[in-house]
Amino acid sequence: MRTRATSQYRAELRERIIQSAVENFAKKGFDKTRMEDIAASCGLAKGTLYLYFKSKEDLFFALCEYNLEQLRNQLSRLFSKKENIMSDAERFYDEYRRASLGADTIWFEMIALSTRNPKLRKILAENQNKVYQAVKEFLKAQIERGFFREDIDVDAIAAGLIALYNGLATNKLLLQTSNSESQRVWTETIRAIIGAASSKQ
Amino acid sequence: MRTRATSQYRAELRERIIQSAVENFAKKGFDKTRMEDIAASCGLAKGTLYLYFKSKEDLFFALCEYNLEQLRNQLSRLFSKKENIMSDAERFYDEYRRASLGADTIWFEMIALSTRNPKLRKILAENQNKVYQAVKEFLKAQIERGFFREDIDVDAIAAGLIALYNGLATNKLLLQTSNSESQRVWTETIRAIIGAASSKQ
Amino acid sequence: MRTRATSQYRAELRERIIQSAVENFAKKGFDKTRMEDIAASCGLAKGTLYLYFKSKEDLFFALCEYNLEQLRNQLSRLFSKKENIMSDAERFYDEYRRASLGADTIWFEMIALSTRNPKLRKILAENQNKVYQAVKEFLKAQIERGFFREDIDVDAIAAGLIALYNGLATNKLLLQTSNSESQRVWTETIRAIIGAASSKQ
Amino acid sequence: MRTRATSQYRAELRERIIQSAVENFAKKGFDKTRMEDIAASCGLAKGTLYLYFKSKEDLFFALCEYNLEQLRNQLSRLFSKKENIMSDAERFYDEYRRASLGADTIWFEMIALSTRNPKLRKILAENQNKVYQAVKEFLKAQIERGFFREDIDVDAIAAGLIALYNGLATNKLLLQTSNSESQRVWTETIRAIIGAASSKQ
DNA sequence: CATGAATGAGCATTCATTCAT
DNA sequence: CATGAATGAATGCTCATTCAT
Repeated sequence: MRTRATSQYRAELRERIIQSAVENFAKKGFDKTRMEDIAASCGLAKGTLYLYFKSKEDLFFALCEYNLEQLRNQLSRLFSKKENIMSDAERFYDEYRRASLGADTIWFEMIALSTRNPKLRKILAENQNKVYQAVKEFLKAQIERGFFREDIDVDAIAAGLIALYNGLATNKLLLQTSNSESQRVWTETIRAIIGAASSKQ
Repeated sequence: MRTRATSQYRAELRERIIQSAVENFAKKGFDKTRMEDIAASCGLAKGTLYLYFKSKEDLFFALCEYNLEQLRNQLSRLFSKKENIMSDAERFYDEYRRASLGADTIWFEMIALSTRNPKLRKILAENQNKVYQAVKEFLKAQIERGFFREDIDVDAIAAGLIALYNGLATNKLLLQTSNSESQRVWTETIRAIIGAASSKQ
Repeated sequence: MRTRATSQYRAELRERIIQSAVENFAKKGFDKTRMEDIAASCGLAKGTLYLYFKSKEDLFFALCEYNLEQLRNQLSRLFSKKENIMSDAERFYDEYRRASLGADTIWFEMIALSTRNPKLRKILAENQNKVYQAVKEFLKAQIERGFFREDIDVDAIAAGLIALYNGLATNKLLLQTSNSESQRVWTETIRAIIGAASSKQ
Repeated sequence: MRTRATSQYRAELRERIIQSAVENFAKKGFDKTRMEDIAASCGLAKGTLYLYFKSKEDLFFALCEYNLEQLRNQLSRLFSKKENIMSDAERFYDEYRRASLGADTIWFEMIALSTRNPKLRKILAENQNKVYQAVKEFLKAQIERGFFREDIDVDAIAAGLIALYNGLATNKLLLQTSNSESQRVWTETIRAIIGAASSKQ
């Protein structure tokens, strides 16, 4: 408590609150989570949250931005690598899982909410677009290096890969597949897509 | 009006209530929608809803089942056809759009809620599994007929196709792509997957 | 409870709530009075109040209007009489007291609040103006009938009488004078004013 | 700045806080004014106020005493003068206005609160009594000097004058009369009262 | 069957006050 | 002396649900 006034301290506490919020929202959803729950989770008093976030909704936005940044980093990191795409893809699932630990619920809630909340929709759209651009750049690079055929529909394939990625989260919940199965789905499907686009044959 | 008590009448009113609920939930989300809103939407009094559904949650379940049945029919219809898969795929987008008109929001809300509600999770999982089985049967049939290679990972590809399908709903919201673009994404990606699995080469 | 839906029933309940609100606001003031207190006072649940008044502030407004109407009736009745003004004045204090039973506190709170609330200010101003006009009409009538001199400043005297009336409420609280004393103050002061204006001398 | 701890410094700061409190209470009322608002108004931190006043209520009391002293001085000054009462009265309105600049709201709030707060009631009552005595002394002096008739009801007239004075504050708000009109009301009414009491006729 | 008045649990938010620095 | 981060009690309002009509 010595460093209370530091901006460093404030930033850390802010992050701690977000972490607690993630845990709670993931467990109970936005509406069923009470500000008091979140406060208790990080050993603070209810009122303290309001020193860091203007409202419950504001906290949720901050949480979204925080989460999205992590996802973005993870995905663009994967696709920016110059190495063999398949070996990367195989390594992908573990990272994928780690980043979204328990946050799947929130992810769907975010999307649902975004259809009614322009502010949130904007954040999500911007985020998704960044990823979209990164994937497209990756595909173009592969073409230039002669690994992919020149006539593939880059935009469509990029969007398709993202859809696959997004869809895996849904599958995970709805088909309740085991982790290893999930990994195989991703690898095999991506292999199919990449294989078809590949110019090696 | 003498026949009001008919079970036919009851069934119809029940459905009308579900329709109103869909509209309202889609517009405002589950929590922000009040029972009174739904009642007003179909010209009934608040209390009347409770003659048809035990609770707000119960109404939401009924709505989910109703929606899922439609989706299931649509998807399994597509994959049960013995004809050329690609021509079907190209026809797919329109049906896809029609079925999910305005209900995308509810779809994500359903998924989010299902992570906390075992009863709903069960309904969703069963539903998704039926579709999964249908897709697998379809793939196996293609192999038997010699259209697909024998060594493809049927389970993974089936799950991948479903992920792609699910992911398209997410893309639609997050990338805000136009309809024609969305259609192309689906067609091209499926073409890539199918093409790779194809034994024609 | 048989007549629940009647508009008569609704009107009566509305009035009962206002009565309870008066008691509570008078005892504890606007801010210290909780909606629950008021509800309990008339044997209702908190939520029921909101079926009759949109908010706590709305209830306060309704209360103000109700109170003002009573005061207005009382005062204008007094000044519209064609008889001897002094005997009326002497009878005045009892009526005055009866109408403001326990509501003095609210009266001051209303005035204080009106300085920050345009809506309330308007109600109060309109009300006071009606009384002002009534008093002026009365004075003019007295002049016409030859009881008052023609050169008196009708506007000023009317405003003065009202100030005296309003000031008595303040005196009552601040000088804590007995009822009989209060009555004498009113009678004597009015006698002085009237006497000075009188043309009989 | 070395002399900060001086009692002189403390007294001045205390007064500055009261001034800020007056401004804030006048603008927003007691309940809607936050300690932080007051602190900000005089460039202090929230916590600092508590070094000078035990609580928000305590601050309000101090403010009342401060205000009352000013009013008392003003009124008793007026009535203690041995000169012509009418010329004084005519001069009165300007002083009256100056003293109550923006503080009318607080005045009514004080009165309303006093009905529930014995401590405040006591302060207000003592204050008003001092004024009452001063006015009575003045009237008696006028009688002794032969300016007023001997049979006037000194107590009642004194209380009446005070009621008139108090009532003017109410009128000012409720009739929203212009300044010049307000002045005329006071002068004319007092002239009527004094005239009636006068023995000159 | 249908109604809608009444209920009351539930929660976000505010702000006076404290106290470690 | 001064600060302002942290506290947590307090309360207005909403809305799912019930039930007398």
